[in-house]
Amino acid sequence: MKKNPSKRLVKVFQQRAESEPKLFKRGLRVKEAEETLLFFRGHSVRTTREDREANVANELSPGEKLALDGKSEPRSPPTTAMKTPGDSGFAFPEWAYKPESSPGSRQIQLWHFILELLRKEEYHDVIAWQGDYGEFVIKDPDEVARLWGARKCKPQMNYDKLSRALRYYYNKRILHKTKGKRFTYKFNFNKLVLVNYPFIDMGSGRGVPQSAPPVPSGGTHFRFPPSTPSDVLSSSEELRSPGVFSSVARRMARGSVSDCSDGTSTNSELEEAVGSEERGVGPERAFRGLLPPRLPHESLFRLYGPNPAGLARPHRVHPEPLSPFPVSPLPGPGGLLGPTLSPALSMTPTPHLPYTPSPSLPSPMMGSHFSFNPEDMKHYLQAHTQSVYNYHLSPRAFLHYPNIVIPQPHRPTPEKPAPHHLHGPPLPLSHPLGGQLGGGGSEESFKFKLQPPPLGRKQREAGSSLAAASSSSSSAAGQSSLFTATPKIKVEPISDIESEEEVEVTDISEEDELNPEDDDIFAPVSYHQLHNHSKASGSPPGPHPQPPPHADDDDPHPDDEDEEVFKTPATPPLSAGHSAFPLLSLKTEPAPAAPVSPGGTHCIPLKLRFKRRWSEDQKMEADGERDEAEDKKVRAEGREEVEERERPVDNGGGPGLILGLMMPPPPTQRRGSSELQRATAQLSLENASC
DNA sequence: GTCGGAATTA
DNA sequence: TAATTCCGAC
Repeated sequence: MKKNPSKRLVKVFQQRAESEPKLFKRGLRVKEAEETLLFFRGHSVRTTREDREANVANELSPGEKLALDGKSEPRSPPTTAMKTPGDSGFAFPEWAYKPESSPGSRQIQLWHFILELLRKEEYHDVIAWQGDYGEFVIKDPDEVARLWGARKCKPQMNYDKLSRALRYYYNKRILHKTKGKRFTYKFNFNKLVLVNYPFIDMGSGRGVPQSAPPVPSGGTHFRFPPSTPSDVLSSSEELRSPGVFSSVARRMARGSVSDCSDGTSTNSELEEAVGSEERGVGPERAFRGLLPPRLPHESLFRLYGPNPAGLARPHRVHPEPLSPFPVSPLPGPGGLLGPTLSPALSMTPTPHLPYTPSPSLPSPMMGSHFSFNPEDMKHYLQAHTQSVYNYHLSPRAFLHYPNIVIPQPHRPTPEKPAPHHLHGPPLPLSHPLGGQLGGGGSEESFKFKLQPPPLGRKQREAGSSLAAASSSSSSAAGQSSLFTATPKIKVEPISDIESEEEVEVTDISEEDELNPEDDDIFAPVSYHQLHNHSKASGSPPGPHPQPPPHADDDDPHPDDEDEEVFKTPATPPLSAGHSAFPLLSLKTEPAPAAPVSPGGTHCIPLKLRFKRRWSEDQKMEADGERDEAEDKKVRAEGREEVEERERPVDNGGGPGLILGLMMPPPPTQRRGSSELQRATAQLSLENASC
């Protein structure tokens, strides 16, 4: 990934100079180039607020000038060099920009741009966070459009056009419209986060509160303990820090608006350059500032998130870190992971490995950090769920790991050095494209797309008929609930797993259909990661690889999620100690704890019990979200179903987990296996009762 | 104001 | 692929 960044830089500049001498001459460019070089040389660029402000000013003016100037389309194509994802050295991997987009382009994406604006105080009058997590209001549509146009060198840009672009995000589930509110949209954090920074550790990043959007509701309830020391840092500190953050800030500032000449490319270049050096810092920081605090995801992330320091975290000073986006979409130099973050790296298993949850080492988050009480969590989740409807993010990934990965039922141990592991495995790179390409082998990283062989559909269908029915009825609503129930289900003896899985899979497929995108992102990742890890590094992944904490949990995607939940075979640990996974535990506990499920069916098979439970939950949850969710789903499903079906099985959560479980546990995993056994035993007992 | 289709662009 | 541009419909 990062190979001779300096060389790269030089090259880039050369190319640019050649291709666009005019542009290159622009002051901004020069300045940027200089800074970039400085970075490479190891000099920290100005990182203070002043710098930032100055940068912002520079950015805007030049960019706007150019854009507005007239040169209608000075746009210089982004340097080719920059584009290559694999190219190392870039601080901003493509995936950072576009989660699902084509591999090639490096241009800033609108949603990314919006986040940038959102995080800058300068633009609060123009666009700002509002309401629920991820919800923002465009206070000055024309201005936003103008800025966007400047950034993209599209002087003709207007809100009508910009909004069209925004609407395209609906289908992608990156955004959705807040009905009834003018110019108000909402980010689908789950997706963004997961997709872009699956493996980034949430905890490590220092929260960059800065302009973090206010947390609307629920935020007050509880706060996540700082995952890492970095969290503790105050915004100001961060800004000052010479390290990565500064660069990030800079980039961001600039990024908002750039001159048309190469705005995009330039930024990217700089970013990349910087990124190589900045690895130490997590992109998340940047992101945090951008996003509204308080996403459940975060909590999740944090749980799994690798703690760079691996140490107990200091208390979080600000709430903001809670921003929904644990990781910033903005390209950040790989933060904690360091090399890992690099685009190329992301793909590689190695980086992930660190995250791989090791049974022996409980994640920090899980332990002491995550001790808030279930009630709060529940609240939080619910709120989130409601606020965000219809994100098709699949919780599966998330679900999986919790179960599998975290074998530690009781985990309050604060210091668990190996927290990182949790994330890693699952998320290698979520590049959808890559996934498709790769099947497997060494490149594991890219392979998100790998699709596990479809489990017997027939079986599934037969078995899942019930589930399907329930899910269908309230697919949207059930998502969150899913988590709850699932874990327990998984507790079942391994032997059963297969059969069940298959059945479950069926359900999943359905769900998947609903959220194809999610699948791509999530499923493949988890799946691949698991495999890769196991294969490649032989790391202990297997079972535990917890996928990056996707926000999904919250998300509700009922369909996908639910299914997955059920699928997740590895839940056993959860049953043992929910503490490990708060979310899961919340929902899960009830069921397992009381063998007598709500239905009152004692002897009902676990599956049924779970399903019932699930259905119930779904209904309950559905009330809030249903309306919107349904709307979208209907559409989405219609479109996507076909595609989904084509895909035999979702790699996503279910299968991935399953596979992971099935895979022979590496030596390291032994603990995990033992835990599983334990869990299994418990389940058995429960079942026995019936 | 919002939505989304269609054609087009890079 | 991710917009950008138009535009008709609601």
